[in-house]
Amino acid sequence: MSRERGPDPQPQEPDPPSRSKDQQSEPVGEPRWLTSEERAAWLAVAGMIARLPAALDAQLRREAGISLFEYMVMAVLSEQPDWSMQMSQIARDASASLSRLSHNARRLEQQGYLERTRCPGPGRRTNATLTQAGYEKVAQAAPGHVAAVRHLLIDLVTSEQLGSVRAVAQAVLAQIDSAHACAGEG
Amino acid sequence: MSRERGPDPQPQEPDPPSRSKDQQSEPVGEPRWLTSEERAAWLAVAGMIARLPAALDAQLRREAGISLFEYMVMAVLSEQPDWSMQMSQIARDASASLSRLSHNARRLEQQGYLERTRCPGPGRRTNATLTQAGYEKVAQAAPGHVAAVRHLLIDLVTSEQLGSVRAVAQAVLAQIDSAHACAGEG
DNA sequence: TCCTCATACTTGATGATTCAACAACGCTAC
DNA sequence: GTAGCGTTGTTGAATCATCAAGTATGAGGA
Repeated sequence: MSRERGPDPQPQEPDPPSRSKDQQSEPVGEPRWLTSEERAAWLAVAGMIARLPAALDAQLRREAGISLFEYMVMAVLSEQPDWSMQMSQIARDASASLSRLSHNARRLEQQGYLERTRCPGPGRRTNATLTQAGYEKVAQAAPGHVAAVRHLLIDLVTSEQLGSVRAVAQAVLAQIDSAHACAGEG
Repeated sequence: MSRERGPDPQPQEPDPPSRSKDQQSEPVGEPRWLTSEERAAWLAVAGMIARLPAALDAQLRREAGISLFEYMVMAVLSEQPDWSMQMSQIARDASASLSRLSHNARRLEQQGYLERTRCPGPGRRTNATLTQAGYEKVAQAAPGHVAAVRHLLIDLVTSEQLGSVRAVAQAVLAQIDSAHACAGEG
């Protein structure tokens, strides 16, 4: 996830694969490589987005026997007053595809943590509902998970830093959403 | 990746799964749930670490036909003076397991982007070396990738914010490393 | 009525990651 | 030398995610 500078000085190949600007179909002249500050920041973020999910996933598997994604799904449901939510809404809340959620829901159903029921309303809606066992599972896993989130992120930084990180993360999410919307238009 | 508050007010089950503090083997009394500020920050970060890698991966697959991880591996190599590096070092730089790297290296080798050679030195070392085709592949993919990194992160934030994010990410990485080290000790 | 489109969800195949086991090598001790 | 041990790297099986295709349902026309 690095390589944000230009092509490196060629080691043994005297002929760098330089591409003529005029042959580009896209309007890239010389790309704007990252400055050393930007590069350092990006390397740190890249490391974080690669390793933080893995660390949280490992903690949950170790201490509760569920994956981070399973936890997220059940946690979202546990916060609803009726422990119940529409599949596509869960997918949005958990930042996942409907397909991934569906496969996971099947496994959670087999484990007795979840039930799916077709909604009587309009459209082809399905609600996922946490069972009592499912609720107990999240409730049991929650303290350890929150402790891990504190230990690996929250308790490491000042509230100012946390505010900055929040603003940045929200900007990133908004940009990803708008990029999706643009792709859908074209 | 939410549920950082305490157990929710019980909906239809009158009996919350409250756990007696004294039966805990670990020294957790009532866990320190997240404040609303912390919770909002964590939700944003959780969304970012879930969706930013996917967005960058999608861009590279679309425009260069390689995965984000393959790009990272080749990018790390391309920055070495001899396009060459020891497997375990690549794994560290790319924040990945040696197993994952090994499988990916085999595929890259089959595609002609990489070569692996046993080192003559001490230990059972293997060096991965970028081929000319591999170098050209990263060089061709780099501008689009950097543009995506700019578009989805760097260009969205002030340099102060970027500095904060860098500090936070580095703290997170250090903490994950130290947690690993502790686990190794016990 | 029937056709098409759009949304919501599921499923099976394909490909990638993980996990545990193993192989290769050097080091140290006896 | 040879028996353990730590490091490094590979491999096969199981697990999981993604992708494309399919099902189910309602809306909007012709």
